[in-house]
Amino acid sequence: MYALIDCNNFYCSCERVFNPQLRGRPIVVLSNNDGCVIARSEEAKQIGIVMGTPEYMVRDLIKKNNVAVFSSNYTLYGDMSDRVMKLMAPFVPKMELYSIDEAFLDMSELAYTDLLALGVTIRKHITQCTGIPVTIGIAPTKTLAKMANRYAKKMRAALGVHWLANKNLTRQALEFTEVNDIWGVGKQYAGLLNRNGFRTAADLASAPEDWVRTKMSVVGLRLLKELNGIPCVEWDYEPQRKKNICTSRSFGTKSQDKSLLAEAISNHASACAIKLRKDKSSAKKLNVFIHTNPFRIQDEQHEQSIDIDMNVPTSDTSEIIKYALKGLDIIFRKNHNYIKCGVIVSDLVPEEIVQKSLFDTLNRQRSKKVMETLDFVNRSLGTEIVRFAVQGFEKRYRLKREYLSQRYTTNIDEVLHINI
DNA sequence: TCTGGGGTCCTAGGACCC
DNA sequence: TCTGGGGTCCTAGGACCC
Repeated sequence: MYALIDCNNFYCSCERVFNPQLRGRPIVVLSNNDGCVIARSEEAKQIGIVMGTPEYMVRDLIKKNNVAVFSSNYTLYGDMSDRVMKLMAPFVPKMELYSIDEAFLDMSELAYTDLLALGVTIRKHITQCTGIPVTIGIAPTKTLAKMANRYAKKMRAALGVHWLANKNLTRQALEFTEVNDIWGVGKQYAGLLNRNGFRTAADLASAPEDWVRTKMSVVGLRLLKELNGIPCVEWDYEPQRKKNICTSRSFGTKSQDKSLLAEAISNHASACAIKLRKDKSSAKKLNVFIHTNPFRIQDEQHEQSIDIDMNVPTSDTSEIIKYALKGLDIIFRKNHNYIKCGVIVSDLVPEEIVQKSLFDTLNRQRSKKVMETLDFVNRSLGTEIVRFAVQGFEKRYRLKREYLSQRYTTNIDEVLHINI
């Protein structure tokens, strides 16, 4: 048996922990640039704020209902996530961190016979220690555990735990779940399934295998088996080394200025290099992309990306910036209103096995020392103070973050003050 | 006026090799 | 007249996830 634990409305719950006055009040958290709604409290869901909606489209709704609005504060959410994950770890021999607010727990080797009771205990422990409410679904496969979790939210909200302990309970959950709510079924597959008369997960679970194989490839086949209680989704007990690393942002406002794009690209390249070094990886390939705002149909559109081979795998900031700017030079076009750009590094290899190239122009030993020093200084200052000239200092393309909360748990200047 | 960011996996088709 | 077949590797694009 496997459990899926996820934090309810995680980002909103994080905000609420440090601001108890928000209890009972609708809360939304916005994406970067304060663009879209990416998290909603129960109250916000109830008044009809839809996930992913642009903020300006729900502005009236927000005003009318006195909704508390926050810019996303990933420093805070990341730290709260660490705390929650560390609290559940001792209950099981093995677990997998699936996302910032979710984890799979392997309960197959536990001596407990009453997993429901165990779930209740874990849930209470986490809520008590962090103030973050969680929901737990327990079932024979990951897909069914996801489904059990969703069932718990909808039908067992007070208990917050649901265990598909037998065939009847599993049947009931399968019939309760519509195909578009199955983990692994997106818009396209949901459309396909509906057109062919499959309405619930129970319908899909009894679909003919070869039909599923033909229409939904091995992905669908795995899904079918998972719904029937046969585990097919791999487990990652150890976090895997990343295969791609991407840093990208929209600008606060559109721009035709190449120097501004160059500054942004330099910063994204630098961010990629920092992430690479943190992962102890080096990248061989780099991709730079820029595009105009597709929602502005009155503007002439330009969207382009370019792959660059970096000769010797690297995580050196200045080298990656250099290649990225070369890419920008090639794809940039004058007189276009650019809104977003980014850098992706791929073909990652562990840093210790970087091959020496005959034509290498960089002193790798020296570079490594420089980067270590740079990381050390920036880490101890808690922000990227030491940087390259092209990165600029005042980030001119900076995002909008009007409703940012404090970094309550990670910055001493921003801890919660209590007046007694 | 204002529409996020960061990932993974799979497949089909082309290039290339013997 | 009749012009192979099988394998691997790579990439672009699609689908999905949070």
